[in-house]
Amino acid sequence: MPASAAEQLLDHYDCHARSLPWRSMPGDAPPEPYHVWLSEVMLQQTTVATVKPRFRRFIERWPTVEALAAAPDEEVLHEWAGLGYYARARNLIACARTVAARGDFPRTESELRKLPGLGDYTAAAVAAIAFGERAIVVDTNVARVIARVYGLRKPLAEARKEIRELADRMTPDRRPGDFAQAMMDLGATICRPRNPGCGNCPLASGCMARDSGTPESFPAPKAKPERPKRYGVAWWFERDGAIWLTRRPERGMLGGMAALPGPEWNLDRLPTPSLALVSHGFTHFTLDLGVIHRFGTPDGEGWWQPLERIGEAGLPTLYRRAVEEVIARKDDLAA
DNA sequence: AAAGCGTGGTA
DNA sequence: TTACCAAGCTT
Repeated sequence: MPASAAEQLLDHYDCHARSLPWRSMPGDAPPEPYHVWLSEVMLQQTTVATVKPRFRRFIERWPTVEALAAAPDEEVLHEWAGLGYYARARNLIACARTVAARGDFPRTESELRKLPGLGDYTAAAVAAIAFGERAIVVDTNVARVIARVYGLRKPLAEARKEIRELADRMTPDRRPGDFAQAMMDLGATICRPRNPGCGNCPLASGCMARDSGTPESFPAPKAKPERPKRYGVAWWFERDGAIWLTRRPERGMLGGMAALPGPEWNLDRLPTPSLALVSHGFTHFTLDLGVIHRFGTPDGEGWWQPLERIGEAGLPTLYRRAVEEVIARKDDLAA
C-alpha cells in the first residue's frame, strides 16, 4: 500500500456526506466526548440507520453526561428498549456515573479502556475522534478493508494480530479520528462484505483482493454456529384494561428490561392453548413464545400497565411483539 | 477463550 | 424464507 493511502482515503472522505449526527467538518472543534462515547456505544453491533434517531432522542433527553448519570436506571433502560444488547445500557449507566463523579471523560485510550462498556474498539475510537489521540481503531469494517488491501484470506479471528499491526502502520499522525471514521465508512459503503464497489474505492490501486478478481472472497467467512430452537410461555394477566408486567433479572437475556411474567424458556415444545404466538431470533437461539391467558392475582414484583399506554412500558422487541399479537387477535375477535 | 448477548435490514 | 451481517463487550 502506498504511503499516500491515508491521504487519499481522507480526501475521499472529506468529499462525501457525513453519516453521523455529531460529525464535524475538518477544521471544526472536535466533537463532544459525551456525544462520541454515547454514539460509539450505540453503534456496537448496530447499524448507523438504527442509531441515528435513538442517539438524537438520548441527547435531547439527557444533554450532558451529568444529566444521564443522574437519571434513574429504569428511565435509561426504557429509552434503550428495542436497541438490543441490553448489557450496553447497564454499562452506559455505570460509565456515566463514573465519569460524572470524576468530573469529565478520561482523555487517553488506556484510561478510557478501564470504563465499563469500553473495549478495545470503543476506547480507541473515543480517544481518536474526541481527543485526537493516534489510537489504532479496528472494527469489523476496518479489519475487512485491511484484509482485502493486503490479500489476507484467513478468517478474521485468526488474522487479528496481523491486521492490528497493519492498521498501526496505516494510521496517520494527523487526523487519526477522521482516518478511523473514513476506514469505517469505506467498509460500510464501498468495501462491503458482499458486492464491493471497487470502482468507487479510493484504495483500489494496489488492493490485492481487487487484483485477484474476486474481492468478496476476502477474508474467509467465519463458520456459522447452528441456532437451536427454544420454547417458552408468558402469562397474560389483564384487569381493568391493564396487564401485569415485571422486570427481568439484571443478568442474562434481556437483563433488567420490562417483560411479561412467565417461567424460564426451557420447554421442549410449545403448549398448544395460547392467546398468541411469536417467534423471535436471538443471537444464539430462536424462541417460540406462547402467550397464555391467566386469571387470578399475579405474584411477585410487578405493575399494572394500562394497555392504552403499552408503548410507554419500555418493552424489548420480543414482548412488544407478543403484546401486539394478543391485541391484534382480540381486535379480530371483536370484529 | 469461547460462549452469551438483540435487533433490523438486505439479498 | 432463510441466511447473513452490523462502528463489540464481558466473563
